Amino acid sequence: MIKCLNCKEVSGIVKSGKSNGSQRYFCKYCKKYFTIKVDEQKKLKTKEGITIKDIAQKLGLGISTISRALNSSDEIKKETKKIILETAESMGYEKNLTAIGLVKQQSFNIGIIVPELKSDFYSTLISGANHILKNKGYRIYIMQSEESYKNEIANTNALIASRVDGIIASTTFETKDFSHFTRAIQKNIPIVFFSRVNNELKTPKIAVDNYLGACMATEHLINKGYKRIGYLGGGKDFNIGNIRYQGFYDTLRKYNIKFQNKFILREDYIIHNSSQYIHQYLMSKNRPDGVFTMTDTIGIEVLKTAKNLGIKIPEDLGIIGFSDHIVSRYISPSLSTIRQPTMEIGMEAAKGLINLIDNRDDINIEFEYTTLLKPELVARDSTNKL
Amino acid sequence: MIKCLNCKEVSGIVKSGKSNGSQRYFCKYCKKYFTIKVDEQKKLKTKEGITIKDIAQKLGLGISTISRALNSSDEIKKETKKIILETAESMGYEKNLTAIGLVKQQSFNIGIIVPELKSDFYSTLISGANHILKNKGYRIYIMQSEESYKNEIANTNALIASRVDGIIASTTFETKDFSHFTRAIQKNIPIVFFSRVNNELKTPKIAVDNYLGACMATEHLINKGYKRIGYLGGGKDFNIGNIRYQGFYDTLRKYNIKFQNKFILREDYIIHNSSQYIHQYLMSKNRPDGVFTMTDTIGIEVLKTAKNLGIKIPEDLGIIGFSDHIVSRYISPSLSTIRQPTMEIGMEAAKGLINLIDNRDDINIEFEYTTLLKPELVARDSTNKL
DNA sequence: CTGTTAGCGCATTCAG
DNA sequence: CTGAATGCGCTAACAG
Repeated sequence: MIKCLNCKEVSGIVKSGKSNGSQRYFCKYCKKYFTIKVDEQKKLKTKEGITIKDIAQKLGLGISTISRALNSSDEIKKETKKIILETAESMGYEKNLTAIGLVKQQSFNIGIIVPELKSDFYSTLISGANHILKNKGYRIYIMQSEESYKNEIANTNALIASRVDGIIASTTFETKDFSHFTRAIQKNIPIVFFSRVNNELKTPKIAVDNYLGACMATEHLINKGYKRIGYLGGGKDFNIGNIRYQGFYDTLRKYNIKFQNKFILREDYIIHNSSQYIHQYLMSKNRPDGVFTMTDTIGIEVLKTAKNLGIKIPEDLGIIGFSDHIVSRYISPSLSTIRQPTMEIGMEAAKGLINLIDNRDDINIEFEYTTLLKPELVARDSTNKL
Repeated sequence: MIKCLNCKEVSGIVKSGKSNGSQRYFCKYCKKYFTIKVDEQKKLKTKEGITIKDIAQKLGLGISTISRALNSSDEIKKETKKIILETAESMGYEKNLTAIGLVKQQSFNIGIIVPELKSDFYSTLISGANHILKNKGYRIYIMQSEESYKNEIANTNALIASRVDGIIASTTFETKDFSHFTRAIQKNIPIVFFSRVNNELKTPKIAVDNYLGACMATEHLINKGYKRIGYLGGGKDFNIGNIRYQGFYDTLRKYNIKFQNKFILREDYIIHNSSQYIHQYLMSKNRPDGVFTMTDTIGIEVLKTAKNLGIKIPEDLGIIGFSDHIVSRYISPSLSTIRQPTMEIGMEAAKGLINLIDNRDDINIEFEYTTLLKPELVARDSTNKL
């Protein structure tokens, strides 16, 4: 590789025209030009792997026969196929997805958009999807929206430009307009939503049963003896939040627990810069003795703030979140939560997407469904009152 | 899309031959066949976006002129170029990387192999690399080895088969044989190692200055007044571990602290199933009053075990790790650690790889270097003795 | 069953 | 400066 002859730097070198028989380079670091003779650069173009043509020549067959053998259609003699497969193997043949993609108008790439990578939750979701997709010959582009609507649009556009065969996505909390996804669908790129789903688009959606999970969480607080129960979550534009809130609300009713509006905080700012608001919430004279938070992240924030204020957990305040964030089990006291069947959600989403891709052309069959998977209660110290 | 006519299932439907004018399907769930008329499946083949041919036709030019304009070579009239670029824009042209890839024998895909995704550390590393790579038009396949040597090999092979243009990798703690990477290099796929580097392969390596970091960690323990200082880490085959241990050892010497062999635990099992060994280590009559652990993960394990044994942290035992794991700041007491300039490492690795790719053919210029970036001490409660 | 041919969308000689 | 022709590796009609 090229090192700058002056400062030895390697990563800021750019080609800068040719002079007779030599290649000129420019180093961005020391701002100097230098020259290397072209004839010293014996090109070694490693052979790009062998092709079906090579196999055909070796066996004295036509390339289409090789193609057929490799794609195991039934229109080929068994013996011929066997021979071809064996020699292909022995020659170390590997199919060129780029070439196949050009012919088939496919890229064999799937895009996955998640809010973040660093959580157990999303990385497991991806693992689940990957497990199914790789077996079907698809590769994955992972994109992070970082909970930003703008990034989500950019990611989606990048995936469209890359001509992915399909998209699996969890939207950000900010996403209220879905036209970027519509654009993908119009380009015949199918989409499946997982975990954070919506009612806007007619696509498959795979998620945990958020309603049931919220009911379980609320019920858990009630069972543990908490009486003045509150809820903290994002604003009312967010579908998942609404569903979880509904489960919370209905469960309170079911158990004849007094519903108090002042214990409810449903605002978008709770998701991002919540600390001052949570502080305020917990400082009020008449505060709840137990809260269900829309997410573990919010729950962790509440837990930290409460600790700072000297509020005893779980005695004076019980907290239960949703999603089992990686930090929840390590924080002190550990945070109770609702765990989702993450791996399964990922796998189901991938299966749904593959089905969409395989039947891309069967247009006049309507296609929209939602799969809800069962959540699981994880009781930890933050609600361990009794 | 296709729904089973019997059970309404959608994700287990496979095509099963054609009968005259109809497509037969088989549902894996209810094990039944059903048929849908082909002529009801008006194929809608959304036009795969417009091509340079379309632009050429519209403008009455040759396709090669369009190609030139798009690739901004200098062999084209400025005005022509301007017109072409504008109409391309207005027509919504997007270049087809699959086709370009076939011609140029490139995939515009880069593979990144990391031990895990769910940590702050690796996801930030990836973000850094992504930032550089996307600006250069590359997309990324992310692979997780999950700290398994076997997976690492499988990942590498998958990337080779996918004909990526380059690989950025952090090896597992188990990796002692690097022949899978050698295979990639032989296929002319350049590799850059980041974070967990090795001395086996002649490639660029980007990492934090592990020696310096270990010195800083050890020095911190000494400054905090710990006297009987120990080390826990993986076995002696692992390069990073050796370097960190060396820093630890040298610092002890430098400060004339008594080095005690019984305080040292350098075994591979510490990385995976360490709990019983750590338990044993902490139970010994004469145990250290301060430890530097090779990673935060080990440090967290020590911290948990010590707490269970009733050992007071930081009074009776100080602990400092390495890497600033996401959990470290949340665990109680919070874990002191050495933070790495993660984003930068990722960016440098990407720059190095791009340089390798761009100069792939300049073979007789040797290319091997190591870039070491400065670490940062993060003092938290687990060493806050004074 | 098998071989021949024609592209998929684009970059790149080679002639103007 | 610009256009026509070639081919990257492979699949899919189309003929045998």
